[in-house]
Amino acid sequence: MRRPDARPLYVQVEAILNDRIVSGSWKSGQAIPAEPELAAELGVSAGTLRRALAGLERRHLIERRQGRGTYVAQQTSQQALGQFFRVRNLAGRPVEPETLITGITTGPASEEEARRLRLAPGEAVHRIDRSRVFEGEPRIAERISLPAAFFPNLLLPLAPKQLGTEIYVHYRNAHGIIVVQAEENLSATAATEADSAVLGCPVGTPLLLIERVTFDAAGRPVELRVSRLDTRAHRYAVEIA
Amino acid sequence: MRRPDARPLYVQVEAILNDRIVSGSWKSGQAIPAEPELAAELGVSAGTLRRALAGLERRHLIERRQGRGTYVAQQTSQQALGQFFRVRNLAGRPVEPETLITGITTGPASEEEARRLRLAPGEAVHRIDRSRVFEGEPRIAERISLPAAFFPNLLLPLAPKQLGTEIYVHYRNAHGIIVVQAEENLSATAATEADSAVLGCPVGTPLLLIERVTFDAAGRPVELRVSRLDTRAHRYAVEIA
DNA sequence: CGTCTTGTGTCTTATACAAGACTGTGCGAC
DNA sequence: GTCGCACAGTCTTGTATAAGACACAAGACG
Repeated sequence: MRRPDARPLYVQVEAILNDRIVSGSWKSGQAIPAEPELAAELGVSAGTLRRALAGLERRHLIERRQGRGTYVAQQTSQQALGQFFRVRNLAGRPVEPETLITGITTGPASEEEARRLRLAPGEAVHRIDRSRVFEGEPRIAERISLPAAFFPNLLLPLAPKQLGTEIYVHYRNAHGIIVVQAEENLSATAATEADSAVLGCPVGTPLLLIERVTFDAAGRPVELRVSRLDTRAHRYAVEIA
Repeated sequence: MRRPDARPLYVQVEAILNDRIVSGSWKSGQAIPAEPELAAELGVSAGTLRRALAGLERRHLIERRQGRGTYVAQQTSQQALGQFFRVRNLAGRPVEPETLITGITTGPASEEEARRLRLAPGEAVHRIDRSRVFEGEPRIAERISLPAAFFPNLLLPLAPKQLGTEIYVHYRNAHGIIVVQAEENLSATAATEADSAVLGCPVGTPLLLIERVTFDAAGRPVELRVSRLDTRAHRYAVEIA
């Protein structure tokens, strides 16, 4: 007979540890047990455990510091920005966005929202409309759609204050949702009147349209974000390795 | 006194093996010595060697096949496409582009070409103008600029035949240049008359402008490519992990 | 304020076995 | 005799274990 679980041991261990983080039994920022101790608890060798930890580190779920210990990653605004925010100025430097919330609503999912977020048609979603301001100029108009089931009524009361900064930090701290991956589809589109009003560009200006679906550590889609970027003074940077 | 080379041993080994591939002493597609043999030759343990090999595999410089051996990666058209070509149709599926060469010239580098390719002002570059055709429709107009120093007069005689397919394969086979990394800057722009003629879209149609600089395994910029993508039926897909 | 000790992650080595891939042998069918 | 197939042997990479030296961080101690 074969092993009950054919996956390599280090993969299984990684899944176990991933679960501990996702389920919240290891909390954000907390130190996890030392390697020898953890290896003993799980009944695997130190090497196997280290291989599993390397996987978690690659996905930014933990941070390892030689001499100090290993910690469940604390999603800071800085990190979330570096990890997910790809807008640069013309000199190639990252920009520090400010945020202006322009509206928050809740309603049934549109066809596209349901499809991208894998929801049943008509399921409730929260929508946040906001603009992002770089160096004093509004450059992005975006709408964020969230499955209401994942973000129960908590959302609305907080409003602009928490949602102004990088929103993923808020997801994590308030809802225990750990964002680890995103898929984006880019295209070009012409500025509508609404875009023009928000971004201060002429109607018809070519904009970079970014459609992002974000996934949590359990692989569930947790956010649909449609951004319209005015590229007259900024670029979207991609590294291909 | 410290170690002469403070980098970890596995990093040093990876650099050595990287050099063997870049310098051509291990040729594309060739099998490299078996792990125990190579480890002995380099005077390191099997574990250390394996860690170095893992790094090379991650950068697609080698391919390892259990039971068969480890081979210097052969850049096939398929691979190059999967690795560097991010255009998808509206269903999210990769497209198979055909290519139409519209012009090949050589001349002194423009200011931008010199800056992006790290050339002295006025150094010679080859330029290839071509369009890429998806499902019968031309969707990309692009210009590829290559430092003439890296691609000596070989280039012109070959012309459309070899340059039609994925060009990176040609780089590798004919010039020994191994492409491993690229940086892209994306923005939106309006179709010019020239774009309109090539792509068959109205002047002013928003296009996705892709400015790519490609680097070889030694870290040198070897290509500047400016592509203009008609996004009416296609998207540029990015995965963020 | 420097030094020591302790606890942590990092690197390197060594060994064993598992699993995939190829080769050749030998047996049986025809 | 020759073809075809099963199977053992052997070479390869992949997985897992164990042990020790090392480097870094923090706190205790003098």
